[in-house]
Amino acid sequence: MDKPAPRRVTIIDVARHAQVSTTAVSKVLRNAYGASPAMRAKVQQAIAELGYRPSAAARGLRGQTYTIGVMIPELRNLFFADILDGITAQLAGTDYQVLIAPGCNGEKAEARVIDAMIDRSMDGLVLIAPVSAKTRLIEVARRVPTVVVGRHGSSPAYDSVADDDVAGAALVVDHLADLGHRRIAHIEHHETDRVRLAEMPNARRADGYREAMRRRGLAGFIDIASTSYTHDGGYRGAKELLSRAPRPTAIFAGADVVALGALEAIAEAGLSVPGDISVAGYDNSALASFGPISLTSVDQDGRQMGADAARLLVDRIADRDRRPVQVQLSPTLAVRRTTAAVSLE
Amino acid sequence: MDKPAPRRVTIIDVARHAQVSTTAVSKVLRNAYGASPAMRAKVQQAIAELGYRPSAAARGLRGQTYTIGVMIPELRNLFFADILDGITAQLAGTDYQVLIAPGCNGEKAEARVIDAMIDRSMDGLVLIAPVSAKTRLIEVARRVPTVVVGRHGSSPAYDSVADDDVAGAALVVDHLADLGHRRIAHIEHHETDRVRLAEMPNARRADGYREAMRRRGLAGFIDIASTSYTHDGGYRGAKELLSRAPRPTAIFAGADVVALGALEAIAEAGLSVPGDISVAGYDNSALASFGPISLTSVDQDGRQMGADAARLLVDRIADRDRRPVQVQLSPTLAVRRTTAAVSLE
DNA sequence: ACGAGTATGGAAAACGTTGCTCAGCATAGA
DNA sequence: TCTATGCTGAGCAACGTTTTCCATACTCGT
Repeated sequence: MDKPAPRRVTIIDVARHAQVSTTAVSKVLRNAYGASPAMRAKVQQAIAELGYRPSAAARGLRGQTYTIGVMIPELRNLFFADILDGITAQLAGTDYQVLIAPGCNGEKAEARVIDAMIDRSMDGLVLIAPVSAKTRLIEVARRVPTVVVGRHGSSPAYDSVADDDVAGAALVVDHLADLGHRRIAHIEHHETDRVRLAEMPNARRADGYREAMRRRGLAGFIDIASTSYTHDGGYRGAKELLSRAPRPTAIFAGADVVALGALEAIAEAGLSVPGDISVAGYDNSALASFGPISLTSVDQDGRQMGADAARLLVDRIADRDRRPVQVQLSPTLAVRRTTAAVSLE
Repeated sequence: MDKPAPRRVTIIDVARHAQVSTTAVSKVLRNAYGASPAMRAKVQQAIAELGYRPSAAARGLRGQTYTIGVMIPELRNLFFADILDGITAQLAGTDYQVLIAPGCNGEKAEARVIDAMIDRSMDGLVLIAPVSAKTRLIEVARRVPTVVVGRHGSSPAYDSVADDDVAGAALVVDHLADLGHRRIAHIEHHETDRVRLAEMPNARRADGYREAMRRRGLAGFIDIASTSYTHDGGYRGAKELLSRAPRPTAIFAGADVVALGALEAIAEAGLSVPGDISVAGYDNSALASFGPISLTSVDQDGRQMGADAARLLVDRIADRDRRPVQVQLSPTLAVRRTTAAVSLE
């Protein structure tokens, strides 16, 4: 068996092999100005022959690391996978490598993870649905180029990409109202923080729901269960709503996973969907389109959101003092088999 | 508005502030030998007061980066999320930070991603179900401590953690045979490479299926559709199997996602589950336990696999010449509502 | 033929850590 | 009292890049 670690090939080895200076090699690596085509070719060949790969650590000490960090609050939420696909697709062909920081539920874990990415001198950060205080986000964005996805409210420090959640909620309410429903209930994610009440998607969806209900003359039927955006939250929320008399004829869950929990509670109560009650979700995740479930859901086009985020981030890395941009995408409704005309009673 | 970047706090600032040398600070940071409690306290305080955080890039240049890289072939496979939970849980409380490299389907993308992690001088790698050639894996493992998860076959260079897929397949076949099934078909992931045929879980599951069928005296009923471990693969595989005469009374899909595709094809054919046909999957992912689906599935305990992988990796980082270890976990069967006694004909 | 301007390529100083070597200084043993 | 021994803490040289200068060697217009 040969030696375990034959020492790393460095830029110095390449320079020696190509009979040029390390400066020259560095220039070629970065496509920087001041290298003739002849030298460029010579260096490229030496790189290939030696199988040289630049050390990101050394690069990070001086310049860029060519690394983009993406914070994902919950790997199990398939919608985030769509966003990530958009990011990687947009970044394919560039020198950037995407790395994901996992499992940051809660403000404290989120802070640790963001710090870890900053410590690793990443070139840019994409924060998906962060829950941190706004001041904290601004502080982070001042240190490193940052794009915030899925949170409303502008900031002088970072770009943001979000879906128009108010419009998304309205799509659902209108769809259900058009089907003749009046007792349309909503399951929301409980929120207390004042800033988050204005910025988090869940709060906006609840606002949109209330607003749309009023617009349709259904103000009297507004009915909200306040739990959390989890499977269990949906289960408990639906149980609570079903216990009311008269019970709602339709439930708008704030997220697909919540809708699934609601479906489970409804099945347990011996009711049928959509015969007895209609259910709609939000996110149009892979689950929603799965045949046996076939959940009516609001589609956010996560891929597009991810692609926009990556584009904004690359632009901001190029020019840090650029004017911040807010992108807001319009959702559409994917109508499937969990919603139907209200049954005649 | 204040200055955008107030310059990084370095170990030198801390040393000056605490009136000690940088060496001393470094020692405290690493809990290294040779620092008195008094100095330790002084330095800790300076670190806290200045809000100092070590630069991973600079550390990486000299020693460790305190970063563990995890390669995940497909974010949408929820089973991998379980493995990741196990890894992060095991690593919680240590100084290691986990970073995930996404979207490495195919040997070429996988190679790029692994190189990217090596370039970033990560301290250790967890490769989940890698498809690379074995020589390549050994080469990687020689450069950086590596644990391979979900691939059989030992190596002198890396530790590995896998589920006993042969036993898992047998669990399913026995369960179905006990229910009276004889025409039990299997949907496998098509594999051509010779080494992978021996090492990849999909191949082992197919082997286990064949072996168990023979053991139960059902050799004559062995029936395999060879597609891929995807939703669509399950759909196509089931369609193919259903077209046979007589058609199978049970389908063992090699993965949960495959089972879901199969369920869709079965529903489309107007058949009922488990009335007309039983279906079982593999992985016991979150989907399988979801009420309305309730899929019988083999449980691999991904969390345990992840925890084992992390433990092995930390040990190997501590001692690179340690003897490689192979951990093999025994799967269990989660029986749910998609399997039932064969209907009398 | 001369000077100004323009490519081209190199030397050397960072960047923020870690680990090696070594000096100072008590304390213990002879 | 003198040396051997341990322990603390400091100085300094890596680590592998990037980047800022600077020195050439050309080109071109006069």
